[in-house]
Amino acid sequence: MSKKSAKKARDQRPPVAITEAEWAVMELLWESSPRTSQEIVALLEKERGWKRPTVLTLLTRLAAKAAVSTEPQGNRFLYTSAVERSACVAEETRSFLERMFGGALQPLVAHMAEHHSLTKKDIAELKALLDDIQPKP
Amino acid sequence: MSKKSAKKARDQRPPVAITEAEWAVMELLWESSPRTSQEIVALLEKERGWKRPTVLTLLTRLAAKAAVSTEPQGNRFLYTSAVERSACVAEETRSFLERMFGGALQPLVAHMAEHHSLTKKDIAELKALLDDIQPKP
DNA sequence: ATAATATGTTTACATGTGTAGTCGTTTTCG
DNA sequence: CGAAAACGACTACACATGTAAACATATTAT
Repeated sequence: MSKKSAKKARDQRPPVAITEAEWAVMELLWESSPRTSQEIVALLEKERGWKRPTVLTLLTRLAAKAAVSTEPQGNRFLYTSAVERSACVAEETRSFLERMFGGALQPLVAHMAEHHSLTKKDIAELKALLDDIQPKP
Repeated sequence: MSKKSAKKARDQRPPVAITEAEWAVMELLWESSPRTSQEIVALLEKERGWKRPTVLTLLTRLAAKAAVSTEPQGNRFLYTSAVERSACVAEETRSFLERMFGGALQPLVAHMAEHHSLTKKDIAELKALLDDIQPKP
């Protein structure tokens, strides 16, 4: 269950491309929004060693591509993710499968199987997973 | 957990990163090697509209990163793919799964299921596929 | 021998991306 | 009030990537 109704056009706008570095910022905003630049800077300085201007640049670029929205809060800004993580993951997945496997999942699984990238456990888990899926009606 | 024997070191050297444009060149060489630049230029001019220097630049860059090998043939070169397609696909796949899904396949399948990206037929095919796989011993 | 042709090399340039220094303000603390 | 701190904007720069013009040289056809 997901779209259909939603007259409010809650759809994410055209697939936003998030770069590697930007992804780190988005993860924080997906984890919790809104946040101040201060928080984000502090966290990324710790986990990636980035300087404040670096993080601010990323935030600016993300805002420019409307992946995050900014809201004035006094003299500063509150940053909020404006695209859903799952939508971004979906887009990355789509383009990856397209480029590598003609868009389908089966060839990827087949490839991994041939490369012995799947353990017996992986296979069992995948089967279980597939058994629980409700195909789109 | 995987290398072991293989004294012949048939391993592809450190994962070569093939860019989008370069991929088009590699596909041709994987399809058939060796080839002359002339052939490659002709084909890519047709299917991508690229000018000769563009294709030559790509060949040069690929040679620089040892993804293709060149062999003098008279005054010109014969170009041959020097990395296996499946190895490149494997690397792309690995890095993609890493970045998006923590390296595992299950979360990807789960994601696609949630996004209704899998039809009943897809699911059936995947199950069939998994049934035929021999897990790595 | 000359002119035309084919080849590879050099150089070039715009855009994207990762990273960060510096600036100009504003806010806050002493 | 004046100095320090916080904040966002602007500027910068190197490297990657897509794309190609120019160039030098070798080869071939006339």
